[in-house]
Amino acid sequence: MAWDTERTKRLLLDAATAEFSAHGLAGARIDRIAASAGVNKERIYQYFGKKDELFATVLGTRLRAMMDEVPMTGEGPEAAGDYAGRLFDHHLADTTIPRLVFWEGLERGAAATDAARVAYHDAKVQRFQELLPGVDRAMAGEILLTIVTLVNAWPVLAHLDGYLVGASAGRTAERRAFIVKTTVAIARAALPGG
Amino acid sequence: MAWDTERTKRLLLDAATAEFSAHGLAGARIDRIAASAGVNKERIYQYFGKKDELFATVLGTRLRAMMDEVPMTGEGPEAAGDYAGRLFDHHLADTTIPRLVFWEGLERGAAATDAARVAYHDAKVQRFQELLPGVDRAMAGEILLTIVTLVNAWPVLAHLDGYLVGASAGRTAERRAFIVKTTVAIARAALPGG
DNA sequence: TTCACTTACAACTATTCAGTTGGAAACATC
DNA sequence: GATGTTTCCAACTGAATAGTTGTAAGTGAA
Repeated sequence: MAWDTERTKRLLLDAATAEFSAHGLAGARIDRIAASAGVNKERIYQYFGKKDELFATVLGTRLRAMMDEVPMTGEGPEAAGDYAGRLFDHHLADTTIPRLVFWEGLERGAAATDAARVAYHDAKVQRFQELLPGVDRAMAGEILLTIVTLVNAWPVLAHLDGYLVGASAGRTAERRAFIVKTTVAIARAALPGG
Repeated sequence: MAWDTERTKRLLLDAATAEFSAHGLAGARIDRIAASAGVNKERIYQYFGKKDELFATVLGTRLRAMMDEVPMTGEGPEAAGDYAGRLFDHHLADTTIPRLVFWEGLERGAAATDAARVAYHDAKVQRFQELLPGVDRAMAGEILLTIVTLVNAWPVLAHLDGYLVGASAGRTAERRAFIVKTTVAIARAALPGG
């Protein structure tokens, strides 16, 4: 039998991503990750180190992967709204990132200042600022944080939505439209002379 | 020695609140709750049942308490903004509720349809609707969800804020002002003829 | 005082879980 | 094909950890 180290690593990382997304750091089970990947758990310790190191690897890998999946295009408030909508769609189709982001906030608190992470978010804010000419960096970050908060929280707070608005056909599309509309309004108000 | 059942229950509930807020359901330790309360852990099972039942009790108790602590007063978009601001202040001073709400969303998913809980949120939406005459229930819920999302996510996603906007003196006040302003704008736009 | 009930705790059980070890099979290189 | 290295797993270890039990002591009512 031929060894395929990369495949083994990928299997483990994928399984770990699913496990951490579902249960967080404390709730995740190393045995479950290994079983789900069909690989002996000893491999995890060889390739990724301890549990929390694996968690950090998972989060970093995922965020870096998302970088290109939802690009910012166009210009003006409508472009900002369009970006919010596409981000909403992405996080709805795959709730991994929203869940990991909130797990991180809750379990790890102020995340370690990872250089790659800082650069990633910085580039994102800069690009967003280009979307809204005349808006300063702080306000661009403020608006972006608002968008990110709303679209990431949606899959996580589905139960609250059920309580406050109630389940209905097309509820998701409704929420999406509201977030897009709100984003456009916020962006417009932030523009010079808005 | 005279038994003081209520005091014992309160000690346990307070300790459990702190523990669950800090570590969530999976991360919380029954032994730690008992030790922190200075009470034998067997009492927990007698008074509150299993771990997840205790969690539900903690969350319900806290939410009900908050109802009175941050009342909705006045009328119109400014009143909505004022409510958002006071909610922000409350959750900033005590991050218990934001954390518990997100723990619930992540760990328990769609929460059990607790009758008291349904009634609580229903009353909240109804009261909010009175704040904005002419706005229907669905839109009132939509706006309320947006407010609740933004003010609850703030203490949990502090690390993201650091990445996107950056730490600075008065950053918190800045974010608060932005959320209040946004809330007023959203509420105004939702009013008939807005 | 007696009896039924409640409060409380120390000690226990049975299980789960992160992390390790020893060794076997596959591979690479000379 | 001999030698050293890498991949892999079954089985193990030791530490928690949720939940229980046995018992003693306090309470209240007859």
